[in-house]
Amino acid sequence: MARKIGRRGGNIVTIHDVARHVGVSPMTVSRVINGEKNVREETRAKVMASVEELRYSPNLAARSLATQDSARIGLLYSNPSVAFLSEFLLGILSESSQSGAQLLIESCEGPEGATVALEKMKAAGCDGVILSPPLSDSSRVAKILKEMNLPFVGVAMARPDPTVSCVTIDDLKAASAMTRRLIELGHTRIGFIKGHPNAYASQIRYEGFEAAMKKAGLEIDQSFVGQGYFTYRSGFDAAERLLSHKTRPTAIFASNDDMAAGAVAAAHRLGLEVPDQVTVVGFDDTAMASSVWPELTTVRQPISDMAGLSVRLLLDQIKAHRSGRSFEAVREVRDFSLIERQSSANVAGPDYAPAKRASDS
Amino acid sequence: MARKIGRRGGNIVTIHDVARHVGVSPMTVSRVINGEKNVREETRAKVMASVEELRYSPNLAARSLATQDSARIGLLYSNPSVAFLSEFLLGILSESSQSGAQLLIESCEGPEGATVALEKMKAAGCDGVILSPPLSDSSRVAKILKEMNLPFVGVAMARPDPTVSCVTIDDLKAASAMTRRLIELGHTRIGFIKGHPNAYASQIRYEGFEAAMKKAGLEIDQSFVGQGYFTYRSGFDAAERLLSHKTRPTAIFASNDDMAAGAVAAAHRLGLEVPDQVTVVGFDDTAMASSVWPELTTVRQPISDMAGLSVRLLLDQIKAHRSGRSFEAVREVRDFSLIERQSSANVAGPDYAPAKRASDS
DNA sequence: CTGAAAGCGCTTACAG
DNA sequence: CTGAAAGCGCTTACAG
Repeated sequence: MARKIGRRGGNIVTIHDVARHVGVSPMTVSRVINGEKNVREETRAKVMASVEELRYSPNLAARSLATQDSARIGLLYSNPSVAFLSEFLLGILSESSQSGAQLLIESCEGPEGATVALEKMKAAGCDGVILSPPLSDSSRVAKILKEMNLPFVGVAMARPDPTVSCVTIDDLKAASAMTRRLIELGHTRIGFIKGHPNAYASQIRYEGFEAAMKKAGLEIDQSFVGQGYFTYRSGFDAAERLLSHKTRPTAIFASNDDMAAGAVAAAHRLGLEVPDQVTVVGFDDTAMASSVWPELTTVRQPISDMAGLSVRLLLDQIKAHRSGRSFEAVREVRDFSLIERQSSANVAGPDYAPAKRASDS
Repeated sequence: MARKIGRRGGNIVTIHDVARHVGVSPMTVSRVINGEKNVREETRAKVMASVEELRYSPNLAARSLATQDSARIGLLYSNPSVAFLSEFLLGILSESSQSGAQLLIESCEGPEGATVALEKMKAAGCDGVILSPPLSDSSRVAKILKEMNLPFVGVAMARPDPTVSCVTIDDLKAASAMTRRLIELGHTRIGFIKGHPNAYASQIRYEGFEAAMKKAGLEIDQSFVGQGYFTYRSGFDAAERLLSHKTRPTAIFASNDDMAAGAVAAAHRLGLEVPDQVTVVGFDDTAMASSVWPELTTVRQPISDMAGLSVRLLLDQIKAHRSGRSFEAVREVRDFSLIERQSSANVAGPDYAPAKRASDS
């Protein structure tokens, strides 16, 4: 097994070792590794085999030095849910470390704060910016970035904008799907807790709920609709109100998991069993959803993957920007999924609930 | 402002630009940046100024390629609290991306699972391993690693072991300090929810509680001590039992935040106000603590920093290991702090609570 | 205290 | 379809 002793004495398998082992040039190995065409199938197979055998794995530092695609990217956030944010960050960090991008993280309050933060990023030499929701939907922030001539990508944008690259799910469909599921379970008096009014997704999710209710011929009792702010506390308060009506909803759909967790707590406080007496469902599938009890049925949004993909998109965009090429904005729509856990049940009670349709993985 | 047009057209300030700007060699700039001695103070100042002016910032990829200290490190975890884990991961990821280390993440159940996971890591070419709690306290896992001749560092080790490098806090002191604080607030009937029995920290935290109670001349009512498993649900169940006694505790100290959040929910369920009728405090200061309502008073353990530091320690250790140097195990003890939020109050009620001593930052 | 040379592991651009 | 040369930005090891 070919090994090389580096200056520091480490022993690492390099592309040269593989090349020698196979009897080709390092260039060919590089081609195979990067999945380029123009390599004979036979050569490719031999190289692959050798890579396996020698346990070769490319040195990321060398690669990013050679490709010159190391970039500095900024992450601008302002999000009330820590759970959401940490999952988001996880995706960004793991992707940017893989692609050798340097990261600069700034938070901001409101669009004024955004201006300050973005100027700081520009000054620090950022080549592009990732926007977390609800910033990704802010046309003001987008305008600032365009004026600064900085590439950027929005994550979880709810308002389609053909001029801005983004990674998102279809919030409207997702909210509709969850609502339909509740209706399937026999619920007709369904409450809804809206998200923060400054987030466009809040509006879209409510519209999805509305649409599904309408389609099923169900009426929305406005006293069953509460305003929340994406925080646990706001979900608690809103749910407490909704559940205090003489005729109360049999299910509550909260626009995120933090609020759903708060709603469960409010139900418990009022002596109501979840899901036996009230079904509560959330949105996002953050750590919060599986940290509370009962664990929350929710809409899974692959936050971490979406964030990771946004880094790759931004890097492409930066490359194009650097070389003066024009760049077409792309809108990547990821699939959501319904995750059924213990906080939801048939209106007749959990014993009557049909088989689970999806599971936590 | 000196700029260089790379092959790909990007424009980046390099060490050469700074050197030219100051009129020294790149070598000297490198020395200044790395804080080496053997540079005249005057030269150093000029270089620094130029670095500022040109906004130079070193290319991490080039550095880690040149220093050859890129390593592959494995992270082995098994932790029931998602909140804990994600903060832990954040620290690991951000540090390993800064130091250009490649990361391999594996989870495992029990020591048998550990063997499999560690062999996988070894096969994948890992140069060292980070252990999250409670694995960091497992002497079996330590033994396997030693037999494999793989450097490793434990995070949040509760059981001191002079042969193993680790980053930790003093769990005993921390639990005592929180207990003292509860006593200061006038509580005498204090309940305690233990952590998972497989975690050594569970035991130590309980000992800290015991010690402080004893010192204050207070008795521990064993019916006020519940067994938990670090999950929300277990905290909920345990608290429900503790609070159902005829004379109930006026404060509950849970061994982590997830359980404390569950305890708050249980109190609410029983119609008890927090903190008016029961004070509930946690441990760790994870996202959970500030995501629920009331927000939790807790012991802050700088998980993310500790995890980051563990990566640096491991990297040093790997370097030593590679060059055949011997390596002394180090035990880095970080400071904990008491974070007082809304879930705790004077036994006479929140209106009598003294001024806050610490705040969330 | 300072610098010239060589090299880290990979890829680009070019030539065949 | 394949390869030889040069270079990415930095640091090590050596010489002065």
